[in-house]
Formats: sequence, structure tokens, C-alpha cells
Amino acid sequence: MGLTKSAQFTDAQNELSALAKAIGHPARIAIIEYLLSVDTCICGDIVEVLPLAQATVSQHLKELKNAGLIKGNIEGTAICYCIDEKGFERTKSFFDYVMVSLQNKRNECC
Amino acid sequence: MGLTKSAQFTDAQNELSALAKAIGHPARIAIIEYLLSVDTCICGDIVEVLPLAQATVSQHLKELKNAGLIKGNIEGTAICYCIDEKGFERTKSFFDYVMVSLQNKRNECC
DNA sequence: TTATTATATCGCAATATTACGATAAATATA
DNA sequence: TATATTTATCGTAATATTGCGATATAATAA
Repeated sequence: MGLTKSAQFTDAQNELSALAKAIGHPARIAIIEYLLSVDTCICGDIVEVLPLAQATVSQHLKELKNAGLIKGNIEGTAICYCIDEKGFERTKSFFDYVMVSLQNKRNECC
Repeated sequence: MGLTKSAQFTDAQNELSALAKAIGHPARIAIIEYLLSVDTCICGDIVEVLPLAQATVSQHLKELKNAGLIKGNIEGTAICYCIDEKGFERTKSFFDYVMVSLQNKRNECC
């Protein structure tokens, strides 16, 4: 089997899990952190910083872009990537919701 | 190959990506949402709510527990699971950091 | 036009995840 | 003790992800 039953879950559940999944790799965390540390960036910069081959980095960038966490502009022969705030805001609002729910509950269960 | 090069990344990067990875499945989002919506819960409750077999749900619960996102108490023949605030706080602080970094930057790149 | 440079995609091999039925383990009940 | 009930684990099959070398693609430079 091994096929996630996406159709059985809500759109919100699928969208949020897709965002979290995209963040769920150390190389992609490193890319996000790097993008936050520089004003602008091209793919080549990141390849030099990461301990991975160019093809692999390109793949990780694609996944972050598909998830809506980064966006890119063509800039001559290079591509300038940067953080896409909207994706992060959606993910952050989930954690805010979780935190608020927890405080409204004061769970004595465990 | 297919073996994530964890050793090449920092502990913080690996820990955070592990948390995000655990959240990165719609069934596990659904479990978290369910735990937030009830005061207490046992595995049987969740199995009825989710469109998955009991063995699969148990596996997802185990992953959430390993990631430190939920915790469980033995309660007779049942197990009471609930949210582990610490794991969520660590993940949330990452998004807070990302958001603060973005605001301090006003990225004109893309 | 012909390099050169930068990024993306293809194809492959290896590991990981997902899902489930069957079964084990542990506690409660008759 | 025997039987149900509940959750965990095992074994297996299928799909997904990771990583890289090789190659394609696109734009600049000579």
C-alpha cells in the first residue's frame, strides 16, 4: 500500500500537512535560515553553503517553492529565491491556534 | 541513495525538521486537532474518527509521541493521549523567529 | 556563432513512509 | 481460570523521498 489517503481528510488538513512536510527536512530548514540571513540570494550561494550536490539542492528548492514557502525571480542566468511570507503565516497561525486551544483548556489529563 | 545526511546539519536543524516531519501528515494533523477538541482521549476514540485501520493509527500515535508532540498515560486497558505543549512551543518559536526576521528585513528581493 | 555559466530535469539506486491484516501483550470481566 | 477488550508490534507490499551523476535548458559573454 503506502499511499496516503489524502481524499479522506479535509483540505485544511492536507494543506497544513503539506507545509509541515516541506519544512520537515534539515536541508530545507537550512535553506530557509540562509534566506533569512541574506538580503537576496541565488541558487549557487545555497549550493556552496549546503553539504549537498547541486541537483539535490535544486530539488529541495523546488519542493519549498511548490509548498509556497519560497518564491523565485529570474535574474539573468541566475534565479533569485526568497521567503514567501504567506506560506509561513499560514503555518504559524496553526501553532497559534494550538497554543490558544491549550491555554483555554488547562489539560489535566497527562 | 536516499539516506538523509543528518550528520551534516546542526542539531537544531535536525530537531526542528523532525518536529515538522511528524506534523507533516494529514492523519497526524487530525489526531492533534482531535486531542485539542476533547478533554481526554484513548486510542479507540481516535480510531473511530479517522479513516484508517487501528494498526495505522497506533503507528501515527507512536510517531507523534517520539517527536514529543503528544504524551500518553496508561489507564487500565486504555491509554490516554494528550498534547505535549513543549514540542509545540519549540516549533512555534521557529515560526515566531521567521516572522520577526522577515519584519526586520523588509525583503525587496522578489 | 560558440563557449561559458547557472539552474533544472532525468534516471537510477537506496532508504523511508504508509497502510493493513494478523498476532502479541496486557488488563479487565465473567 | 477463561474470555473479552484494547493497544502495540510484526511482516509485508506499495508508494515516496533522498541523493547524485549525467544531461538538458536558458541566458550571458567572447
